[in-house]
Amino acid sequence: MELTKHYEPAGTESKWSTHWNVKNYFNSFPDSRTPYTVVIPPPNVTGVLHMGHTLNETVQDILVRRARMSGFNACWVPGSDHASIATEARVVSMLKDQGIDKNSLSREAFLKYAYEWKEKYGSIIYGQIEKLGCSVDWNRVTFTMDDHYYRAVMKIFIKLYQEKMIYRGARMIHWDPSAKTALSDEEVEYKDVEGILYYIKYPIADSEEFITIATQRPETIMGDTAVCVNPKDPKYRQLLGKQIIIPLVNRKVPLITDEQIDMNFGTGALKVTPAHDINDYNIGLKYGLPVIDTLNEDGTLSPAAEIFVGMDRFEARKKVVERLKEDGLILKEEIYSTRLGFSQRSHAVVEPRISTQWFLKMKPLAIPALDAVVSGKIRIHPGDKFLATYKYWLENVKDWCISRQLWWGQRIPAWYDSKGNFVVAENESLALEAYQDQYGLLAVHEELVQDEDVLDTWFSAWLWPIEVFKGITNPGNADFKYYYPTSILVTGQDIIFFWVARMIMAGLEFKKEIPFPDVYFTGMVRDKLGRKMSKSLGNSPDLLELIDKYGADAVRFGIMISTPAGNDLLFEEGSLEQGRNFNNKIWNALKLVKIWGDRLSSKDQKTVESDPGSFAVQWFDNRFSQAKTQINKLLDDYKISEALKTIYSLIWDDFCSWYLEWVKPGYEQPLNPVFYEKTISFFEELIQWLHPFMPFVTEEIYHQLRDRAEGDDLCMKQFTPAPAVSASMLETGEKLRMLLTVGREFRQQQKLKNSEVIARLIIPSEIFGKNESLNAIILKQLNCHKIEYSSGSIPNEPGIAIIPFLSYQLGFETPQRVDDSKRKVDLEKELVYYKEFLESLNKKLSNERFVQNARPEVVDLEKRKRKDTEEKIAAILLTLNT
RNA sequence: GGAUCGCUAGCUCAGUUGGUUUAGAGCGCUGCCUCGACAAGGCAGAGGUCACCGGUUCGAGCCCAGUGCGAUCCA
Repeated sequence: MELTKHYEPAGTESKWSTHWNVKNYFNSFPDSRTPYTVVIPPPNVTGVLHMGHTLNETVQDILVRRARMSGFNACWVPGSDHASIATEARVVSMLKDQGIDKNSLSREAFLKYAYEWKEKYGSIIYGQIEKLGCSVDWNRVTFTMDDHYYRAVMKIFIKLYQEKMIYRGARMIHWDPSAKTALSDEEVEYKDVEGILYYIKYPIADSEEFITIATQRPETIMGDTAVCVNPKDPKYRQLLGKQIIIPLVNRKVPLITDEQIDMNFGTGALKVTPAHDINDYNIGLKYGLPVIDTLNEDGTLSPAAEIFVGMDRFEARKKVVERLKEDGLILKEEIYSTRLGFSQRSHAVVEPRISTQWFLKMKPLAIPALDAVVSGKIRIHPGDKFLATYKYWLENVKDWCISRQLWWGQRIPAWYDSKGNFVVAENESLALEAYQDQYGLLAVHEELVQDEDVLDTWFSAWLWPIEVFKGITNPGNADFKYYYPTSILVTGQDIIFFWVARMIMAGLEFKKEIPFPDVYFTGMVRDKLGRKMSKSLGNSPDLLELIDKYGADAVRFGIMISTPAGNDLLFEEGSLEQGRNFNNKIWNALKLVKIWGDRLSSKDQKTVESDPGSFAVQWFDNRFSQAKTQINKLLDDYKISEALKTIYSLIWDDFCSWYLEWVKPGYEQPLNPVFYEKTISFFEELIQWLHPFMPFVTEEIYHQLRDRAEGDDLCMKQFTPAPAVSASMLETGEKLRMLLTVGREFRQQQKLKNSEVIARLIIPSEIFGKNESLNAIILKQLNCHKIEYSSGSIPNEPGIAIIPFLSYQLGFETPQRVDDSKRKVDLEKELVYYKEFLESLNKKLSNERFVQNARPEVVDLEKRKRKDTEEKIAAILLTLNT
């Protein structure tokens, strides 16, 4: 079959994807092998996969495929996350675009729309995972609102409630006025913004005087219930005990004092608004101040504000300022830089709000989770970068607000009577029983009503590694026992608190076992200017388009080759091009080898000592073994992109540029079948090593190289151990490569055309000894007519150019000796360099303290360097003098 | 404001316990080359006071202190 000019990924990828699925290769069942378990960080069903996911899934697939090819029973569980707040926001806005108001829908009707959304985007995401070549077990696909998963969340909620770990109460929480829900501390992102600090005059009761107060939030004035100053502040000493009149609403409030007031901020006087600021709330608690909540849940002013009722908080701020100006109460305005909290999902400015919510106590969970990492039971890669962050969070963690005023999610299993009494139970009938036990019979005509709210998404996500194997709903089942704990978690560093820490808590709390021994954090994917990828910037490429353009293997290559572990990755399409070119390079090597296969020598089956292939094969065998050891070490250390670079260079440079050129027979000459067989074996093992990184092209080439029996597929082929390496063979190969480079450089300098022959090459016999195979390689690669071995220096004959090489000299006899003045200039430069170097070595070696203190082998090394350098200088001098 | 990490070639990064010559790779750059696998290619080459300033040491990209710049997390 004729092979195409370039590798064409599209057809190949769908072919092998289908084949692997038909064969059920990636479906795992417990057996006697050691499991290698990975659970995918479930993508949100809000949209499609972005480059961050691509990076993540690629890393996982590399680890999973490698494990599968290394004797493990590899199991990679795919799935998706319902992403309560994010998805609900998207569904609400989609409905709005269709002219449907969420508030006009019943809960059931809304959830129907949400499920449709989930079906649509869930399947897009799964399709992308498939296209990327991820070897996941589709039989185990899990969604965080699957029936069993839902029940697991309920079970855990009830258990924690019964253990008094979960409680309900009114606290000051972060409120998202756009999504109209409470948020956890982690869901608030702080940003520096420029605001205005307004200096407002508050009249003092029964006096003509004012006290000036600086505030960024004049619209909360109507909720002020005190003014507070530092008792030590001399500016306000004469005002102590006075009443202050709140402007606009004319409420009289006390002037109170507290040590914590910063005398240097603003005017040193603080307006206290307990309903709308966490510090003010605490001051309010301390001094028993009333709480006036002037905001509605959507961020508009409530009737309690008395003025501008129903107006949005930011509009109201303007109006309040206008009104105060009219009244002459604004003293000055100052530009002021501050930090504001924004909702991670809706990006609305978060309001501190007093609200009745459900909370989970975190301290008891945090202690073992901290210990697991500090003691090294769980290792974080890359290590020290995230350890401190993890520690700090767990040491300072506050209780987790787990309730959300949303519909999309697991509904809180609490049931209320009309008086506000409640019980927690799995369903309505169990709730009724519990209620009767606790409160007696329910009044006639009264029903228990379930809590309207749902749980934070992360309250389900933290059970992920357990419940994908039904470890909560069906504890002790065979799958769970076999696959848990998982082998490694690969995820983004941005969810270390949201998810990683909480999974560790859940694993230890519910299963008394860590969920994974290793955590690998990938960096964030940014564009090449270092900006985060985002829809609004339009710098986030479409994954499927990239796959169409370059192929999935190239996408995987491109993203992995530029990914330093744990560091952010600056994405550019150029690296995908590199991946595509790499595919093509391998494809062309395949074409070359196939040509040889059609043209084998029939008579001579034996290896011929003098054939260039003889040395080439021996050398590459050793070079490959050496690389295998390096790659294994890198992968074991999770230096994945380094490992890929090593394989890339092994294939491109060592195999294609050196090995194949060395064994390559002359034009239209046949190849010895012994070398052909070796070449095919090398090739198939090379692509086996590449397979975890680039699964499609390697599977295709595996099948192109030989006819394969049914079921002989690369994705299941087991690695064989790397044989020991001969250091001297590697060294000889290295010297050969250097000699060829020197020879080529000489040809270029002499402007020899490719067709022009070097009549004679003289090589000191100390360098290689007499190796006919190696000789044959040199003759072929440098286009030499013959090689002569010399002992000692090269005869100074006309027509012979003498070139220093290592600490020897090479002689090149060319038909016409061309101008070599440039070469002489270069040599002069080299001479200066080596002389200086020799001087520094001499200085070092004549330093008695060095000779006394340094380790003997280091001193010996310096001595050897000196000897080499002296010989080198001699060789250059000799060359210059001829 | 607190903490952590980083600063090495034009760009992105390696650089193992301080000593294998005066620091490596990929991309980019420069020159030459259509030579029967590959121009999505081949061959060769240029390019770095290792952020700065001190210190420890016979010896520092690596260890210590400080300065500057950047990133991240937290309040």
